[in-house]
Amino acid sequence: MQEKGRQGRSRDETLLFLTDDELRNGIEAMYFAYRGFTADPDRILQEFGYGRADHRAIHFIDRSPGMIVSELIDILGVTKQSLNRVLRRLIEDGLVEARVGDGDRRTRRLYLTEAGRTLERRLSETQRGRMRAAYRSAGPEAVAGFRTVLERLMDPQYRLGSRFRQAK
Amino acid sequence: MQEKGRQGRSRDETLLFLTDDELRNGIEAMYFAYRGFTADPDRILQEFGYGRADHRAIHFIDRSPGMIVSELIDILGVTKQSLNRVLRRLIEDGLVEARVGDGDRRTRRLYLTEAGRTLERRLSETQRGRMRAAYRSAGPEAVAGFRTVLERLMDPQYRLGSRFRQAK
DNA sequence: GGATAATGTCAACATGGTTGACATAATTTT
DNA sequence: AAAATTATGTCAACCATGTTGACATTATCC
Repeated sequence: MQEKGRQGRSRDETLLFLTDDELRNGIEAMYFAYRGFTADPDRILQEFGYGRADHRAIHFIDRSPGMIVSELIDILGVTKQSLNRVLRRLIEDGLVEARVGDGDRRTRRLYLTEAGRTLERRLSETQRGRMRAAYRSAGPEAVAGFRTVLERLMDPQYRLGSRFRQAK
Repeated sequence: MQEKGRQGRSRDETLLFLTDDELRNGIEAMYFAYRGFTADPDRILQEFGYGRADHRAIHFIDRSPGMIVSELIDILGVTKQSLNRVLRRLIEDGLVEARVGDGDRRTRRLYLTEAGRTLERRLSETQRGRMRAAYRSAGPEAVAGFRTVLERLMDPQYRLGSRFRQAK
């Protein structure tokens, strides 16, 4: 619990890339990078009176069309009330369509409408643009490392491998 | 502006790590990793009735003790009213101290108190713990790539190199 | 037919952003 | 010395997005 400066580290932790300073730099880098990463879509969303929550819903519905509401709740990690507020508006505005499930008719399958896809494309293009520029300038090996560390930072159930395998 | 599926890419963009799909995976990975990355501190902060905004202020004041208010506003990218609400409470609660600037007496230099440092340590330890685990399991080369891509994702003025050089 | 599950809804509240207007004190400019 | 500018603080109103709790409807499961 209490630290005594740089002392008291196990020998592994004396490796350069695991010093407290390096770790703090990584933490800050995550913060600034995430901010940069969301800045462009945020500007576009504002034009339409939408926010980041709308973007996330749009993103994941685009990613897995036909996803049911409870799956989206799980992925986003928010309450149904919170998601509902977002979803209701997107449906009213004609960006998202909710169809009654074919098998289980209590469920609602979510799809982007043509208008929804248009907004998605606009948001995604901008964000991919920044990501592409970063990837290209960093090079493929850096990108591989980037992806590896990100996967290990997230909670395991959200890793790319886990997320689609257990989907019914 | 309008895309025609996978066609129409320049030859560079046909590199595997720059496909739209790879870019979208990267975007999602950033989202999930950032969430994982903030989850642990968020839990601790809740115990004390603080939030992420308080954490950020604490983090940067710890990082650069003696920083003046306007510098912190610039780094955080929020309005003075927004920061003020946070700072006022941290000062009232005795986690942060604001001393009148020595040269320019209009400015306030910010420092963590002992109590502030204690909370900072607790938050930082948890977050560094997750970062350390990710770094260790990914290995030094992955970490280097991770940092490279993050630097290129952020707006240039926040890059580690730029941020401290121009500080008067 | 009764329990359970998936969804929707209302209300109240918290956090952390915003804008706009104004106040004070200190510094800089003219 | 007076005027303008700068750094900070504060009040108020508003917005987006999260929470909890309670309740309703419909469909499925046992």
